[in-house]
Amino acid sequence: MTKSAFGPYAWLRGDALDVAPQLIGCELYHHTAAGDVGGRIVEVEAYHGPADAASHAWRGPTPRTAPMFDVGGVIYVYRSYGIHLCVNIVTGPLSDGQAVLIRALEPLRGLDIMRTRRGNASDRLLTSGPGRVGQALGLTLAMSGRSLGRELILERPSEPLSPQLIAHGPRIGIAKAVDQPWRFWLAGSPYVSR
DNA sequence: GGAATGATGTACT
DNA sequence: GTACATCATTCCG
Repeated sequence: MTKSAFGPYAWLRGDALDVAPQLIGCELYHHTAAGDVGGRIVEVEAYHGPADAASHAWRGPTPRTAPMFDVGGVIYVYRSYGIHLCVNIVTGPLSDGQAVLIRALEPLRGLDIMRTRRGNASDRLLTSGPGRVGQALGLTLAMSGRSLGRELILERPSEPLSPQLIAHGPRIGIAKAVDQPWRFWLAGSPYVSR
């Protein structure tokens, strides 16, 4: 009985570059009375604090990005291009603005709900991209700043994924720091974006 | 107060 | 491959 005083999400309190690959294979759900909606994380991107020019945390905390400077295990939701909602998991051990963007899931639970929200898109396109994930899970801006374990839950696989299954490369959709190989995905998964 | 700017997705040529 | 929807946030004056 050596349960951490920080709860089941204490392992998130590390460097985003270290935590990001460990999130591949975990399952993320929006937990509702109607059931869980979500699936297995197959693609993420690390955002590495104020030193990362592509990060929302680059210029320090603002009202929007304050959750990024909270402790690991907190959720950061933002609106992208005025249309989409995207979800990050804050990871920093130092509350220094580190987070991991969830870019794609493999749909596992609540498929019917996700299909309805996504306009009956094919399973392949349900959650293949950060905006699609946000729409399928029914994210809201109100979730930003809250901790995992309530409406959003994260489940770790019983067995860690073999490192050989985790690929990495440059991030997508950003203008700065594009050279950093801080995107991680499950090799061969058809649900990875692009 | 006003203007520029996206960690995107979809439709169309 | 290119066009464009759409709005919260941020920065500047």
